[in-house]
Amino acid sequence: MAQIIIVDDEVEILAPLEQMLAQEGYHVSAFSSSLAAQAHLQRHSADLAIFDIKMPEMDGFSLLKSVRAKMPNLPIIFLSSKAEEQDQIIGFTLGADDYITKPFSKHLLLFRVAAVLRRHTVGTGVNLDARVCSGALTIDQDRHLVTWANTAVDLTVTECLLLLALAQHPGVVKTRNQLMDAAYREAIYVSDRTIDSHIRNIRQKLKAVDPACDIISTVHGLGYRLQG
Amino acid sequence: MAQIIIVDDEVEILAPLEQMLAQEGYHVSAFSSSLAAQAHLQRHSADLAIFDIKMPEMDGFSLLKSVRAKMPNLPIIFLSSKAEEQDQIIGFTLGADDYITKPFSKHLLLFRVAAVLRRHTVGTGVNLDARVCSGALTIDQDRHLVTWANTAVDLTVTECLLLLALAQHPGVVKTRNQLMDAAYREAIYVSDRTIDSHIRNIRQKLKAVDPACDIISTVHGLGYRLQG
DNA sequence: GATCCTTTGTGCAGATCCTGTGCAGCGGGC
DNA sequence: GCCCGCTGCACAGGATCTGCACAAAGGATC
Repeated sequence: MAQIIIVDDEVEILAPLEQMLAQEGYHVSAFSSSLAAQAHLQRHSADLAIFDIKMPEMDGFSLLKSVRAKMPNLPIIFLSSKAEEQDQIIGFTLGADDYITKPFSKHLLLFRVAAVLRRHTVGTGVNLDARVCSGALTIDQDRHLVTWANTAVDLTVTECLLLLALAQHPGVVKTRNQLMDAAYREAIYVSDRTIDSHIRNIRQKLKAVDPACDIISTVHGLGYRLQG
Repeated sequence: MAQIIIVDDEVEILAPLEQMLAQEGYHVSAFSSSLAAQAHLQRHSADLAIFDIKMPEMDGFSLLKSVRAKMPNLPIIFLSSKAEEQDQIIGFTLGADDYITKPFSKHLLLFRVAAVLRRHTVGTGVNLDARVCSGALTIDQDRHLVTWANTAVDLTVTECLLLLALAQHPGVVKTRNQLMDAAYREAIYVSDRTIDSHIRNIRQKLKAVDPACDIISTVHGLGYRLQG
């Protein structure tokens, strides 16, 4: 199910909103601080964002701008307590997908959320089933697209298959033989050193987009494991 | 099937309207805000628009004017809660195709939608079933017409089929075998090099109309992908 | 802690595989 | 015959894979 991030400094709004969406089966991450939300979005992906406009440290517009840099296609719905036309115009100019004025009915909100999500999944044809996620890591097999904290990582086919084998069972140690089986559909044997080389390249490429990234750990005498 | 965009700030109208049209098999994008709809139409095409007249930020007339600049031939039906003759006159003066007064029956609406679409598709001979769009790219299979940013691109039949296969799932990587299956209805096998040659020609022709166009990307070891 | 053996990391270079491109043969339609 | 599009060969250039040789790290034992 779709991952939704909501940000509103008023807990009286945030809490019921979260519950409402969770009840519908969405996977919700709720934040009462835009800075916390911003930090979260640095490391995790989302399918839809709902931002309040008026917030203490950083308003919804600024949040949108900062998020857009990394996730240009993330659909965003703004919330506003005032029905000020000016705000809506700014919002849509910035690329918002919808705009809801508080107070709003449960019905209205759910309808708009569903509408925005539908437009985006139909429009982009994202197949959620072909996607493997583990923390900040996302592997979309259909698209041959790997992202770390929403930044694309350019992996080769072999690297992608190896990482996928690790990501399918985060935390589980995979021997080099198991990794070979996963990466080479036929029963081809390559040297253990070769697997090491590929792992090195994957680590290097992940480090290139985020120097702090260190999700593949070596288990001495056994193999490799993805931190889960 | 036809793509219809509907805009009405009242969800009690919008939601059932959307459902009703979707049930008939239309591809519907529903917006409760005219600004959101306007933003959407900047990036997506449509075959028919249904606008409410009275809306908070921007009324249906203004929306029509702004849309007309980009899509002069988009048929538009207005909705109005009042049966004011003056509105209808304004509407038709602006180039509306029909005008429906709320409340309306499901039957009436569907009939008028079908009628407007018929007028427009008969007039232009467009078969909506045979059309695929992806961003600035449009492929009309029936008429063997491919356009990039509204500029016609002269592709051969094979090229057109290949591009179509890619455009049906933008962003998804297609192997050369998959592309062969798509371009050659019978199980004909051609060389991988042949697919490359066609891809080269498609790229070249697209570049000819827009040097910046670079939507077909190569995925080493797998195949090709349309940017999505 | 010192030592030794095993395992892993890494620079690098050759082998291998894949793709882009110029070009030519072929065949159908006019 | 001529033109156009389809097909694929040959070759070049690039990307990727593989594993050696050696360095570094880990683990066991004394």
